Amino acid sequence: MGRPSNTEQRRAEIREGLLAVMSERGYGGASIAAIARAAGLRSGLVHYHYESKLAILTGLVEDLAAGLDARYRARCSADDSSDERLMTFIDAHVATGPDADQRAVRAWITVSAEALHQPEVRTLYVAALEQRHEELKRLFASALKQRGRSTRKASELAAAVSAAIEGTFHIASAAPHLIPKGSAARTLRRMASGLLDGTDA
Amino acid sequence: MGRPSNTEQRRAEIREGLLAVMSERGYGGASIAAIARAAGLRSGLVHYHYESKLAILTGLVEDLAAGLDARYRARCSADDSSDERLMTFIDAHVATGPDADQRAVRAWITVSAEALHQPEVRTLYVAALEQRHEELKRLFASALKQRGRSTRKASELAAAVSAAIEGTFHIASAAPHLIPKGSAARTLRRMASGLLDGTDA
Amino acid sequence: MGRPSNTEQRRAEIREGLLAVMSERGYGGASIAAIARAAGLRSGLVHYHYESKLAILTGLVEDLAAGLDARYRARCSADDSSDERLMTFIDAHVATGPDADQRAVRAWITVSAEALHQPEVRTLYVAALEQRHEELKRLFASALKQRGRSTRKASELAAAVSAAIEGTFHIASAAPHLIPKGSAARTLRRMASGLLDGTDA
Amino acid sequence: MGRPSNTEQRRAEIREGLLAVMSERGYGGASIAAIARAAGLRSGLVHYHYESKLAILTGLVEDLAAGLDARYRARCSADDSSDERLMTFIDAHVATGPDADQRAVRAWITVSAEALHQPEVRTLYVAALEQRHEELKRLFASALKQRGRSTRKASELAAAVSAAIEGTFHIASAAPHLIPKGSAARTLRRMASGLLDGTDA
DNA sequence: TATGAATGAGACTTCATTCAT
DNA sequence: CATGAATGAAGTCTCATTCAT
Repeated sequence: MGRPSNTEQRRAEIREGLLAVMSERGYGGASIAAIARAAGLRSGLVHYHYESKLAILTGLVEDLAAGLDARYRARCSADDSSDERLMTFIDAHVATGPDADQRAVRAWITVSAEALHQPEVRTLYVAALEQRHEELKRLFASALKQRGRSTRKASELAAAVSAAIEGTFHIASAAPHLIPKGSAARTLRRMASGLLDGTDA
Repeated sequence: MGRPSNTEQRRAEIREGLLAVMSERGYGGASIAAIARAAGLRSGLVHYHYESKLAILTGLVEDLAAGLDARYRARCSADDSSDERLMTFIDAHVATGPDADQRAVRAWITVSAEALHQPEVRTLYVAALEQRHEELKRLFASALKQRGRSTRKASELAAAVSAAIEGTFHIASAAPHLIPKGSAARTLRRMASGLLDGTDA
Repeated sequence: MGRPSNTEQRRAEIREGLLAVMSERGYGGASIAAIARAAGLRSGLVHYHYESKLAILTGLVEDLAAGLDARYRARCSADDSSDERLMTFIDAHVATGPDADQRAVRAWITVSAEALHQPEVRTLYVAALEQRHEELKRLFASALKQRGRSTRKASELAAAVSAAIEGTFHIASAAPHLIPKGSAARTLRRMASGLLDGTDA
Repeated sequence: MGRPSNTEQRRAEIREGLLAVMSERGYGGASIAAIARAAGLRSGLVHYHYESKLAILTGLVEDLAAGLDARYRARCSADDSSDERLMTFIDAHVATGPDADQRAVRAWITVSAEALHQPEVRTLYVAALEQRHEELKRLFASALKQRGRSTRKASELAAAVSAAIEGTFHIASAAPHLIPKGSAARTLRRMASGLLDGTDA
């Protein structure tokens, strides 16, 4: 009895509304009213499903992190080599294919700025960076091992590629003309290769 | 006759106030009152010297860009080789030395997010990215030439290093534990070397 | 389901608040806080029902114009002669009867001044003047026709009476002692008669 | 010794500045800074010569009243008949000749609105209305006497013409297309004639 | 006289959040 | 669940006035 709860769907609609508004106007420009409008809801409803505006943001951060991860997994094949997996990881993050989501990238940049002074956001943002770092470290370690080299530098290499990915988001969003033709993926792949095969200096 | 103008100093104090507050609380959290407090001024005075809050921000963006450039120039020597200059450029941007300014880095991140939806900020942010790109391209071209290699890829390599620098700002600010010991500079140097000496694939 | 809307009533209360304050202190003196106080509302509510202070003013201008029109219609009888209707029109505008509203007259004067530099107000003020002009022109044309005279000058006569009405508002509000005993209506009626029966010079 | 005071000229410049700004933006839009700018002065100087913004306004009101009076006197000839003088008075107020000053008319309208709630302004505005009324009464009395009629109604007729003049200011400023071709002067002249020669009803 | 900095009150407006229906 | 009114704090900005130089 009673109608079935539609809360989870409503919550998703609200997060989607925040994504839409925030990617256009930033977090400060995303008023509850604007979020509701973008979601096709009445503004009074937002606080019924979310206790606060910050809670919507943290929910969205989880969506964004999950989205990147899903994009990576969708591109993986079971029989990929270590090197292939590494390249796939890079592509999943910076390639401008049909599944690229400019809104998500813009929102992610906003999140990275909010993370600086909102502890709840920072926690999730850092967790996402850590997860990315771990995966990259794993991939680099595999690739190094395959080359018969020490995996000692895997973490360092992961940090470099992770930083390049994060930075590519900014440059691609604000100054796409500075991104080499054919997307940034190719350059980042080369960078990873250079790191893998360079001297241990 | 008349009172001597102190506007330039006051404007500098106000920008410094914005830097202080913004690096702690973001642009949205930097109210005029807070900026004035940080600058030791009464809030009414802020709008006497700056027409709007946005004007303070754009002024600060120019400061930040100029600061990075100055840091680089201060580290250059006249007799640096191409490779040395490239490494110096990287160090100037990501090394955590005594002249590093965490506040500036945090503020820069905030700026990069504001640039997404504030045209005036975007213009300056993009100009800074372009300037960085040009300098890196020049440095890579020199270094490649010295190796007797084509400079065709100089722009691409510049984009990769520029992205890595920008991304390092984020990781260093939000998740410093993911930055390899001894700063990110070493890793980025290695990345640049790898790019310089890698195959042209 | 949901709460019934009371926006129309609230908006009317707010316009009434503006009328009350503006007639005492002018438009500049009518702060949102003062309007809210006069309307018995909390000031935050004003901008929930009206997007801006200017929007309240334009709403009020429409009220005032409609009020004058209603006053005229209420005094009309179906079997009035042309001359009677003309006199009724004048009375409705300048007679000081029990339905006269000093506040409305004072507010109207304020509106006429604001119209000089606020396009939205000007549009409505001019529309009201045009409507008054048209009605007077019609009435004069009828009265002239009845006298077997040309209606060529009807518009000109309308302009004169319309101006006299507008001017009477000012004199009655600022210097009522200059208004002849028994109200200005008698004098304006005589003026209309003189214009109707004068030579065509 | 000491330089000769230029206060009176400065005060005139400031009043002229207020006239310029007020006719464009109203009294509320006439900030001290804007007045100074229009007058070619620095804003700090304004309060040296005028104790308050209101004092500038009252000074300007006197200018405006004096200007209208001067315009009338300049058009009078010593040997004018009573009727001619009356027509000259009307022309001096509403004719659109080369000496007409649209700015002054717009400023006068603003003054008439401010008079409603600023006692100092009201005093001067009412005084100007009274002076106009007295002059018109005198002129009507003369003209009536010449016709061998009672001067009993002179004040009433003065009130009607005075109102028509004031109202013409508004219509000419806000809706000039409602003013009959060839200026309002002709119509007001006819109105005066009609009042002079009409029945005493 | 003249300049321009400084002050502080107050303006309009936005908005997250609460709550009655 | 849903709606929309209501609240109050806070934000940016304007400005008349005062004052040091």
